[in-house]
Parts: sequence; C-alpha cells; structure tokens
Amino acid sequence: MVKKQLIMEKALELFAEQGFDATSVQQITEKSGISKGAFYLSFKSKDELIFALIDHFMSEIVSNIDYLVSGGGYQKDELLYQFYLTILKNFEEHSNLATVFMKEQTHTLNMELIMKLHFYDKQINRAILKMIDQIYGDSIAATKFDLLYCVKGFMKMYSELFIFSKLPLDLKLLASSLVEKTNLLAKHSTVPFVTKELVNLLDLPAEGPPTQETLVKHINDLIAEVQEGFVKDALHELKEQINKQTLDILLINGLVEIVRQDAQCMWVAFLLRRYFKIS
Amino acid sequence: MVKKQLIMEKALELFAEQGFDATSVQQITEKSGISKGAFYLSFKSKDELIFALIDHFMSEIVSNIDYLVSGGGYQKDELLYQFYLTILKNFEEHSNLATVFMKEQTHTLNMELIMKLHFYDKQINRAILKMIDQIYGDSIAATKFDLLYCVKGFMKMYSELFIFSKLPLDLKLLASSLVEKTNLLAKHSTVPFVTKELVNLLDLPAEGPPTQETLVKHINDLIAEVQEGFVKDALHELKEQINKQTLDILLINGLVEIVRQDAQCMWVAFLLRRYFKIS
DNA sequence: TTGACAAATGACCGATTAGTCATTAGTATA
DNA sequence: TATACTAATGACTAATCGGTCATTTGTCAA
Repeated sequence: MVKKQLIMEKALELFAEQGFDATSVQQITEKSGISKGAFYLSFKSKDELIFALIDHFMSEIVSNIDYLVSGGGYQKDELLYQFYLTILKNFEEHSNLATVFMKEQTHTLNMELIMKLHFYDKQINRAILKMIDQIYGDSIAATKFDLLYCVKGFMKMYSELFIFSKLPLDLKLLASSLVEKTNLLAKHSTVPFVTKELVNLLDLPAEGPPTQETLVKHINDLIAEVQEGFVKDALHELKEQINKQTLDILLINGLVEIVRQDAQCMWVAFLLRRYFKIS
Repeated sequence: MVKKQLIMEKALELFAEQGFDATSVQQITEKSGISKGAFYLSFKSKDELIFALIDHFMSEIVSNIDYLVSGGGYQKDELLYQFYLTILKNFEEHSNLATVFMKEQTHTLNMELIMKLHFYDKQINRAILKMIDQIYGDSIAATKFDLLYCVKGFMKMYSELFIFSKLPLDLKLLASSLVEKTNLLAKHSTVPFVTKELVNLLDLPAEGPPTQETLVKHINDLIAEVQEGFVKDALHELKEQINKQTLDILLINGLVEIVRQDAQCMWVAFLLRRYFKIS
C-alpha cells in the first residue's frame, strides 16, 4: 500500500521538525496532498502511525546488527568497525526518525509504545552482547555488561552530532575512533558498574501475554503489508491456529520461526511466543 | 514567594510523569490546591514556568561544577572523582527534572528555551574543559574535545539508569568506574573524532543582543526573587544604568560580575554582557 | 462596623485538536 | 449506458487547551 508509505514519509519530516504532539493530522494530510479522511483509511489513529514508524526503523536496525554479528563473516576489529559503521549509516540515513526518538524518548503515550521500545532495546542489547562475546571471548566476562552500556553510550552521544548539526561527518573516521575507545575499555577496564544482575533488574517485569484479539489484529495488519509470499502463508496459518486453539506447539514454533525471519514481523513474533508460552 | 515554589514542585512531578505538553495548567493547579487564576498571578504563562524550572536547576548544576573545578582544592584523580560524584548526586536529587529533560530534549517550544539550553550546555562544556586541562595538562591537547564528548556521553548514558530504574545505586562505585574509564581514554586514545573546529561549528550562530525591554523584565523578575541584599542592589543599579543609557562600562562590568556570583542570575548576566557588548 | 485594597476564584472565551460520517468522485463490470 | 462498488472528501463534532476577567473572599486600618 503506497499511500501508507507516503504518509509515513511526510509525517516523519514533520515530526522531526516539530515533534509528535505539535504536529497535527491536518498538517500531515496537507503535506501528503490527501484529505483527512484518507489518512484514517490508512491508519486507525495518530498513535498507530508512530507505532508503524518505530516498528519500521527499529526492526531494520536490529536485523542489520543481527546480520552483521551472525552471518557477516567479519573478524574481531573488523566486526566492531563494521558494527559502528552500520549503526552510524543507519542514523545518517534515518536522521529524521532519530531526531523524533531523541525528542520523544518514551513520551508517555501508551503502554504498547513503551513495551515496544523496551523490546527493541533488549534485541539490540542481545545482539551487541553476542558481538562482544565473539570479539573478546571469556576474558571480559566480568565487565561485558558494563562495556555494553559504554558502547550504547558512544552511539547515543555521537549520534547527537548527526541530529543537532546537519554537517557532513566522516563516518569512517568516527567508526575507527569508536573502535579504539571500545578496545581500550574492553582490555583495560577493571571497575565495572553495570553487572548482569543490574541488567536483569532493569528488565521490566514482563507484561502478561497479549489477548487473542490484539494478536489477530496485528497479524491481519502484517498480512496486508508483507511482500514475501511464504511469510504471508505462515501468518495465515498462524491466525488459523490461534482461532482453532489447537495448540500444536511444534507446528506453531516452526511457523513463528518462519515469520521471525521477516524484519517487519519481529514484534508479532515476540507476541506470539508470549501468547503460546514458547521458551 | 512561596506559592511560586509550590507550583514549581507540583508541576515538576507532573511534567516528569506525563511530559510538558501532556500536562495541563488545570492539572497543575489541582495538584497545587489553587485556582487557575492564582497560577497566572505567579507565572505569566505555562512557558514561563518551564523556563523558571530550567533556570533553577541548570544554574545549580553549573555552579556546582564551577565551584568544584575553580575552588574545590581537589587534585587530579580526586577532582575527577568529585566531579562525577557531584553530577551523579545532582541527577539523583533532581531525577524528576532529569526525566523532564530526557523527554523534552529541545522540544520545539520557543527560541528562548533553545537558547537557554544551549547556553547552559556551553557553560558545562567550559567547566569540563577547564577540569580536563587541570587534570591532564597539555599532554592531551589533541584529544581533549573528544574526551569532553566522552565524559558527557558517560554522564548521559549512566544517568538513564537513575531515570528508568528507580533503584538505589552505588554512586561512589559508579564514580570510581567512570574515573577509570575517563583516565583510560585520556591516556591511551589516539584517534580523536571531535576536534576544536567541530565544536566551534556546533556553536550555533549567536543571536543578536536582547532588547532593553526583555532585559528589564528579567531583572525585575530577579529582584523579586533574589535573597542576597547586595545582589539585589546591584540589579537595581543595573536597571537604572540601562534606563539612563549612560554606558559607564567599567561600573556596569563590575555590577555584572557581582550579580554573576548568584547562580540565579547566570542567565541575565549573560544577556547583560550581550546587551552591553562586554567581552 | 465600615470602607479600601489585595488575593483568589472559576466560569468563560477563542483556538485547536483527533476523529467521524454523509456525501461525492472514480472505476470496473455487466 | 447503467449498476455496483470502492476510494476519497471535508464539513462537522465533542473535547481540551491556554489564558482572561468580572466577581467574591479575606484582611487590614480607621
């Protein structure tokens, strides 16, 4: 659906300029060259629009990192360098959305929004930790969680440079600089603050499983969007399984693994695992 | 004026919970146990309230750092440790306001708000750079601006721990951990990314001098608030100098230096220097 | 008790918002 | 061409907002 993408693009520009609250649906529709009614044909509400933006951007970042770490075939320093470069390029390309995040950070809109951001944050943590393990091995077991926070801190602070200055920056130099810093901290740091226990404490108490209704709604939304045929088939099958309540866990598990491959389905895969109590 | 403080406290709690936009004046007055009209006796607008909050807390943080770096009498590692500890305690004590900042970050409200935040940010940069000079001397001239960004990054990332977890954290351990990290980066880092030139580019083009009207308004506000007698006298004298247009620069310079001692007057001292074109 | 003044109130205003829905325009089929 | 259907419209609503101001309340000295 091309209309949806048009709205998302134009809305993103406005959100980056003015913030979410300060941007009216009217402005979005004017900039998109459509009527107000047409907006509500694509999105049920203004909130649904920002959810879509977050899903789109975050799932892309997470799957980019995942791909690098799991299947990139890079080694040690090269991996770290490519990691930073990938993240930075992502920020550069989507600096508009990054601006929205900076501005709106956990803006108390909705419990689902908070859960989503928390979920993607955990995915990123998982991927970075995996990378740290690959690069440094067991030697930094005591400080790896602290290093995780430093890496995220580097990303956070330097990404501000993109957002507040629109200057063209030398990403390769920046990535090299961050690689050096990360290595220094990894190899010589002896006083960790963030421990495994603290990270576990920070993982908010899990919400209960989603209702059947919300799950089906999400799946239907995805079926309308997803391109890949076999993913769409798996989604249909999953919907049937939910409605039939058969609980064929092996089949469901396989289907979830299939849809999980598609970045767009990341969040719904998470909800499905919650719903069916998989691992 | 005690009413003003009551409003500021209650508003701060609400802003931290819901954000600035999402909090109505109605809610603030209800929580404060006053009427809507009474609110507008203390503040001319909702914007003026958030300006007051920012001025109040940012000037406190800046003067705390300034005091440490300029007159604390600490040396090297001890100075760095006290610096982190002071900042962290400030965040802990005012975690509500820190939350508001995280949420509202440059929320496009008003040109004056942006200028204020930028001004305080520059004050903090100045103080940190002075500290870096004291501790490391000329040896890190090439990487000091990069180190500045790392220090600010550490503060940023770990302060999130306060804000999103309400856990009691071991600030002394955290400060020690950050001292070690800072020293590592200062002593071994060789690939800087942030240079003096880049920092200068990031300093937004300065606004023109304030009008006589706005200046007098700010001074009057401060006269009503400031406790210290001699500061109040200096403010009165400054107001007279402005109205008389005498331009006795030496006298004015001295008066500005006097009021600058008071943390509350930091911003107006900045405006005065702009107005009278001092240094 | 009275009168004068300041402090405080809350009903009210115009502006703006997200969201709705009766209506129209456009398009494909018979 | 007539019919049936979807896509698209924008005037409209109900709610909420920041801010105002005629009115009431409280507090003094006389």
